[in-house]
Amino acid sequence: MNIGEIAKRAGVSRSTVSYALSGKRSVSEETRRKIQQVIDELGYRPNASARALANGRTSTIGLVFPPAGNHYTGMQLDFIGSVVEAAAAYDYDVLLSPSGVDSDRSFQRLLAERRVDGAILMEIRLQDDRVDHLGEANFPAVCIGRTASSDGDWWVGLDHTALVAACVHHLADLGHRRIAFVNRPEHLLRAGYESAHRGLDGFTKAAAERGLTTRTYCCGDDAPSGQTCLERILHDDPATTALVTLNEAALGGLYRGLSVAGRHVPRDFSVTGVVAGRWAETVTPQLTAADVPAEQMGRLAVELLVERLDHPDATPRHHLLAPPISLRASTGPAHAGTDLRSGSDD
Amino acid sequence: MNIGEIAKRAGVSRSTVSYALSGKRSVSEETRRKIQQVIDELGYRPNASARALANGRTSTIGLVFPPAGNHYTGMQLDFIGSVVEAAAAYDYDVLLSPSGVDSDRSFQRLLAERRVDGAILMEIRLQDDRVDHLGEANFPAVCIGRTASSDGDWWVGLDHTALVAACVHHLADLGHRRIAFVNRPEHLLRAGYESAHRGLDGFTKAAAERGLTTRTYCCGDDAPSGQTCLERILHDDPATTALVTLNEAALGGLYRGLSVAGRHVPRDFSVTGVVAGRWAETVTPQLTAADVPAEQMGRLAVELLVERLDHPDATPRHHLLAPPISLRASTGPAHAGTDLRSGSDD
DNA sequence: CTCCTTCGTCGAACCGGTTCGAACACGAGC
DNA sequence: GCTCGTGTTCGAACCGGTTCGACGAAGGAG
Repeated sequence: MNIGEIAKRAGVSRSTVSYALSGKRSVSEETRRKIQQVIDELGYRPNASARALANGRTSTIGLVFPPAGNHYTGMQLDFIGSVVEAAAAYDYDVLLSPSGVDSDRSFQRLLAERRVDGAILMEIRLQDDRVDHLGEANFPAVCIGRTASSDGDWWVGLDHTALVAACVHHLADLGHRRIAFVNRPEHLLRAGYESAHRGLDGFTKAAAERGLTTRTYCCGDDAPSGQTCLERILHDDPATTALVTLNEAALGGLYRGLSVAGRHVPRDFSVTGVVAGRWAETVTPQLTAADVPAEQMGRLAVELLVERLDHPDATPRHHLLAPPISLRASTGPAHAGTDLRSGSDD
Repeated sequence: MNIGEIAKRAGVSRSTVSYALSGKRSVSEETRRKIQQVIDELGYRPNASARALANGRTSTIGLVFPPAGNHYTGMQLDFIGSVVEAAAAYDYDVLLSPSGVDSDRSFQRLLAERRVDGAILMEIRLQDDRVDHLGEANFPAVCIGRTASSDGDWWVGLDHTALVAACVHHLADLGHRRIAFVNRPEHLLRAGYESAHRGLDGFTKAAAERGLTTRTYCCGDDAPSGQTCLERILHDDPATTALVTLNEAALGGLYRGLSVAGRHVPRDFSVTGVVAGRWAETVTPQLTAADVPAEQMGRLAVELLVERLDHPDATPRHHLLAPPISLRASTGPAHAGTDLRSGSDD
């Protein structure tokens, strides 16, 4: 059931079948019909490997995602789903590549063995070997997040600095004076994860601007760590009345910690941060947060990559997203503050 | 940078390079060293498409997963991660294939175009076209879950009947007499989703065995649906004191509904079900549940598939898993029951 | 009635690997 | 000295597509 078989049964040559399918040269209506009929009868579909070998395109994009050792967050899941869906719309398949401990191995598989036409990289670091590597090779890639020197890169990212700052201002407007920042795990921060660093920056600067008293914490990507982290926060400064978090997976634990400590949200304590909307809604009270637009990001990343694949010499493009804060139910006025400034207008 | 180039620079023929790499025929130590040296210098890696074309194996497995329109659950995420990791250990890549509305299209891509050597199918239905189709074609596949007639199939599944029954018995032992079952969304039930059906079966039978008063509900895969569902439960029968759920994504909403209704968990109301452990720990109080061993399932599925690929004529194998209930904090004795039977021993 | 296009088709080469059969050199056995 | 087996290497065919150059037939212009 290969192209030769189709050609034989249709009484034409292999090349004619190929042209009939691709439309790259004209084929008479009659032979086209005959060929199509044979194809339908036999249910023929051209072999992907052979096609890839012949024309140098695999019609596959690689999605380089964090190792399973780390826990995945809901945002990542939504993102993967939307990438697959968007890629399918452009007739691309998606190959998953774990960028684990020996990330090199699977990375080499993807690139050097030409399994994919291009790649989307998740969990970017400020200094990222992979990005440098791909840049040198001029390999078509799109980053989710941006490195410290992202000028020549294609990327779609979240403006964590601005988002976290917006959270801080929101809390300050509500009169909170002593707030904590719950970041991603320490090893990710040390490894230079972009979101962790820029988020921390945004927090520090905005808090300084508003003259707030702050503490910052790293926290494991799971509920128990969140609970422990919250205990530390209240232990270190019992007067803390609010927190900002980037750590979606720890959210449930933070809430539990508050509940165990007898702090009612939002009456006694406000919580906000940067979290995918769907997950902000799973906690009670629902989280007031900057909703990570995971689906949009996946779609945009694929669009950029396809554009780059179609136009190899296009100038680098990017999208920096800064979704607004969705007001839900987890923040409220600081009621026992010493220096209560009135909130803006809600 | 193809095999011919390597051969030229090493002063041997292409076939000798191939044999040096594959080890399928002996090559003298001297030429092997020479070839290896050239390869290292140039950083050569054989082209995956060409290799796939020549030897008929893509070293890729397909993961057919539910469409993004449905919300993903945490369990699916863990599962995907473990599949990728396990596949990498066997030197396989993982190609994602959405089985969406026109599942046929991407399905055809995978199989007819020979993009993958085998496939893992998620979200199996009791009557599943895809499985029938693959079975007829004798295509190497492993199902996550089992169809109604799974005799000739390879699968790894959860014994939802037994797990849900165990939940019911656990509640009955605690003295609960009026309990509700929160299932997956109605369209999935109608479509014949295995877990939804077998779970419901297990619930119905165990409840009948224990003489319980029950109601069953379908519930959307998101928190707001969970909240609405819980309102309906208490509206339909305010004397309900416990529920069992399969719906991981609705869990947060169910909890919120209880909190809004002023029912304290576990004092006034017990909650249990079948949920991935990591997600059972994000809610407060932590969920007593049969922990879905998503990682183990992913690993086992890959192992089965690799075995099937290596031994095309092996007899079908499967794994039916029934993890024990992890006692956490969401269930307790029914305190206001009319017919309170004492719990077993805790 | 020629000459020149245009259309439709074919054969051959190519993509980059794998694999089979054969050839050659060499040493052992008779 | 001749035969035979073994170790090493090469050339050619093949996997299943795509694409280029050429060629014959049909049709229009001169």
